[in-house]
Amino acid sequence: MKSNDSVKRSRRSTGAVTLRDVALLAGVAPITASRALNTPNQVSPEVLQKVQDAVTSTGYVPNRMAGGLASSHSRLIAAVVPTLVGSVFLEMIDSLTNTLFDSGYQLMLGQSGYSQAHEDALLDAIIGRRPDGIFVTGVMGPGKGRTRLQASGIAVVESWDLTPTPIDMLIGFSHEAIGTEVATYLMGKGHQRMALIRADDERAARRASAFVDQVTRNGLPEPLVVNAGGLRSVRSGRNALTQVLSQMPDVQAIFCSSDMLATGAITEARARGIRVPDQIAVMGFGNVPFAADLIPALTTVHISGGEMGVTAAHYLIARAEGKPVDLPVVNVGFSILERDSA
Amino acid sequence: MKSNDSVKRSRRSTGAVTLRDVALLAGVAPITASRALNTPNQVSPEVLQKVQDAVTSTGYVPNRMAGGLASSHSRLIAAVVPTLVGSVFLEMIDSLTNTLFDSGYQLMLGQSGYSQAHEDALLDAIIGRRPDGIFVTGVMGPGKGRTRLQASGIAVVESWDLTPTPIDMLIGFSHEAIGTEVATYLMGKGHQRMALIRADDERAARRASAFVDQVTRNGLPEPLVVNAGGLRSVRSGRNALTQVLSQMPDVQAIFCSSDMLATGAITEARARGIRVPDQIAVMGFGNVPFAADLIPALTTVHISGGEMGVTAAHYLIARAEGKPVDLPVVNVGFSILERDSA
DNA sequence: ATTAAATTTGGTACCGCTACCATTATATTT
DNA sequence: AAATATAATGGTAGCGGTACCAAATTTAAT
Repeated sequence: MKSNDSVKRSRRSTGAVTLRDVALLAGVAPITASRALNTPNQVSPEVLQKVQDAVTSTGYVPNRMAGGLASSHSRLIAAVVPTLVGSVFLEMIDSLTNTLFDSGYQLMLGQSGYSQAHEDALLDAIIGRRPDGIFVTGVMGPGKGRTRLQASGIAVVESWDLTPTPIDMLIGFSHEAIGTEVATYLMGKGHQRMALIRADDERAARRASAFVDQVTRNGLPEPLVVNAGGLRSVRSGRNALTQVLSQMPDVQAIFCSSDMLATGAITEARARGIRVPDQIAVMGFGNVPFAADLIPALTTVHISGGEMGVTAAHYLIARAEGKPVDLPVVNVGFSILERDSA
Repeated sequence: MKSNDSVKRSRRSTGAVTLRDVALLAGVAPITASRALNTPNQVSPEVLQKVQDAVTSTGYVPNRMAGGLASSHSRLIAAVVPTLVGSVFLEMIDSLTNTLFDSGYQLMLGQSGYSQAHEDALLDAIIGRRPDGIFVTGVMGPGKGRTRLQASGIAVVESWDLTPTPIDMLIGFSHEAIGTEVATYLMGKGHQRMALIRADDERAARRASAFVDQVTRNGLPEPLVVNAGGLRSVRSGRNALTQVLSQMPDVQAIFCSSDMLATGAITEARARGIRVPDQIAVMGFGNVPFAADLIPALTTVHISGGEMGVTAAHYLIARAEGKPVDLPVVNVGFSILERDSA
């Protein structure tokens, strides 16, 4: 039962300040207060002022869950990354978050890289929040997740790869092209006996096989491929070099599937008194911030994570606001950064 | 206008499958379907089965915005980090995300470290989403943000530091204690002329001044403090060593405010033919994954980011579910990992 | 068998906001 | 001055769920 006069909240209310309180204080209808906040140019200057005053004096913070429910526009964008730790995706996520924030969108983060079941559950959890868009690291293989996503009708940006069949939008680069170009680059340096150190990851595998193809196509001996396991750590790079050396003692050049692995390989080489690049050339992938400052400075493949993040954010926002996206599939390319290690 | 018969949706509906559709198909009332999904043991086995069948056959995904609005329980937890890139917080965020996910909570991420205005705006954006809890990296200084947070009544965990006046819950460690202990450790190794390389960050400054205090208290010459700027990069570590060397050529030991800076200092030393630790001992902070695999292996301070993340998640979930948190302030401590560099 | 307690189901009224339509006040046109 | 367009405001009815209460059904207790 409502007891007192002005405050006649139902039992269920949280007691927080609502738009209604603001409207009451400003002496206008709730819907007018809503306009003052969302579309201020539809409202007279006096009303705008009164509402703004009421907002500051009450400390009102709009409930976006309610707003989102009413407008089916949550201003939430979800991002799915395999994992955050030791990740090459950070720069991309960083610029994604910030670009979204500047337009009033918030990022919801999920890590998928544990199991398929985990990923499916994550996708359901995300879809349940009705984000205005979903950013996926990588392209989604066929499966429940992909179907689910398509059925949801939510705008999707896949990234960090190319595919002829994107769910919706796509911003990435070609792993095959990287493998091929790196092979060409190393062959151009006169290397013949080559090896690959790669993490246990599907995209790294594609870079590797394109590399192998290109090398063998040129009549050189087939490169050795060493799988360094799931971790992209310095430690596994060190171990992997040991393995390479035991199987191909006269190796001349090694292409690693990440800068961390390359750093490990270089470190292990140093521990063994092997000179890089004189005795073995080492290349990385990703161009982590410290790559240029190592000794020797790491020759690597640069990917523009920042650009992907920003572009993805723009696309997702455009979709959320009903604007057309003219170029929904973008190849941002890559570049080989020649430094000292290869 | 909708033309066909059974579907009589209002113009505003998104067309997505709703609980009502599921209930209709299962032949029960919406509220019963809701129970079947949320509190299955309050419902008969037959009804449960029918509802589950209806869910799978329709591909229903509950709208958590609606649920959250109705129950004022969003199952969303926000996390605020200064920045993601090159960050020492990753492990913490990683375990936070996963622990939350396992209990059905989703993480909303915000980066604060750009300006005060940005942080305030971020906090409002977060509060507007009515998360069930907020995780803050660091402790919040007095100001609009802190007031806002307190007024919101949302559960808060501050972290990565200690303070006598937490907003709510706190899981961290003492930066002063670290400075003191590291100083003691290095003095124990016989070093007398010491320097600090620190990033431009308030917590690093506190570690540094505790270090300086401890050293001078023991009658040793006052350590040189070099501010390496805002970036915790290898490059700035290299530059900073150069600066240290010019101002204190006979320096014996250096404590860096991050492992990246320490890596830079070691790299620069190597470039100059200075042996670590024989000529200069170098210590880092953070124990990044590759610290143990560098040459020399990096002596550093280990912080249990994973533990902080997991604990924070448990606390926040407990609060969200109305359970008491018995020890809302936890000092997780730290440990000095003696390896080869100091 | 009768009553009390527990279990299962349903109805209603919101959560806090905005889309949509209607109305009123003001400005513009002929 | 009358007719018309424009701007500013308000009312109503949801968005898709769940809290709360009530009713019906089943089970346990006397």
